[in-house]
Amino acid sequence: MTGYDVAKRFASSVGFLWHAPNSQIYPELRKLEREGLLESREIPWGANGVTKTEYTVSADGLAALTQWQQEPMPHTPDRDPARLKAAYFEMGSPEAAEQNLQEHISHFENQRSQALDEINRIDTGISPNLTRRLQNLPAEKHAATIAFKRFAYEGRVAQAETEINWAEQGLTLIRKIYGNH
Amino acid sequence: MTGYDVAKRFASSVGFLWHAPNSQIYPELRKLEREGLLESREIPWGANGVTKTEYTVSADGLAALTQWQQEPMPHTPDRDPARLKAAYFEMGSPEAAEQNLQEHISHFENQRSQALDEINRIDTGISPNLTRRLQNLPAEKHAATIAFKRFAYEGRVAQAETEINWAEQGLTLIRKIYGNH
DNA sequence: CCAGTCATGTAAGATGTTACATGATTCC
DNA sequence: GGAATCATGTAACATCTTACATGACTGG
Repeated sequence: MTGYDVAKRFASSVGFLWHAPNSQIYPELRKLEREGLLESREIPWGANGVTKTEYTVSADGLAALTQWQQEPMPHTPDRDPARLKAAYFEMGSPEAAEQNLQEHISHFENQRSQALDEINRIDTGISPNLTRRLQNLPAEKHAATIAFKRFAYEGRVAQAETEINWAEQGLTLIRKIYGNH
Repeated sequence: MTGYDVAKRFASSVGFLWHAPNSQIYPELRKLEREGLLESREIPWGANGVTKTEYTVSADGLAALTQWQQEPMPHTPDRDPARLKAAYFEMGSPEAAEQNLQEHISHFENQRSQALDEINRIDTGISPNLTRRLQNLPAEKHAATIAFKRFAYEGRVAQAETEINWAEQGLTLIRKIYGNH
């Protein structure tokens, strides 16, 4: 893949699980190559001798990925802006609190439907990311690969629904506290 | 509060919603003072003329907090390491995937019980953070303040339970895919 | 007098964000 | 010929992590 291809993936599919802007992607690709996890080659692009850089995962890179799967997950320290803000809702107006929760809901409704769309693409076999991945894998690994990918996005759906639910309880709470202003 | 007091809070109560190490707290307090959001004064500590720095929120600081509540929440870009890893479980061994999920479960069981403990401290009125906060507020704001704080931690409980549930479904899935190895 | 708590940081480096920037190719 | 897409970055800054550091005070 070229940096541009990577960027495109981050703008969809994988992008729902992990985000990265261009300004990180290109330097990171060069860094991973320096570390021997990627290999690059220049391939022609167009007819004027212009080239683009195509990266491939090296054997070391693949080993690093397997290694990553064997390692326990480093749980990052807690940063929960939504809960932090909610804990101090009394500092602002009832309207502000209400609007915050409304936005929380629509944000996670989006998240939810994105995840559901992705699940749909997985089920119908039209996820470009997944079909490409399956081509590089033996047939007996296909079922697991599909199942895990689906499982990940199911997690996103569940999270989104929890968030929506929480925010709705919050709206009820606000009305109970301040009445129907 | 002194920097040390702030650090202690981040190590408990608020710390469940937002984390900050010492190396961030002290510089940040100085920065907020430069910006006029905090005021500081030196108060004696012990009998040898040693002082410590006590910070107070200024009028501007309070205004900024209110302002923060009026602003919409900036939703940070997606970074979901747990789902990302799960989406590529087939790269590692079944055992690794299983262990990852087990750890996920125990991590969030901890989170859950911390949040429940905090809810309990709120309900029984023994949360030092909350009682101190209530002293600076008129009585008619107490109910809302308590309710919102509780609401925040309820959100944490709901999140934790969603995570536990998701991971348990994952364990079932792994057994279905690989059998009971 | 010694352990535990209170108090306050620095330094180096990694990571991430925001804004700015440019040019080639392809397809209609 | 022009719009959409492909391609690739730089610069400045903010944020965050990890590791290292030090010393005073308090209570038993």
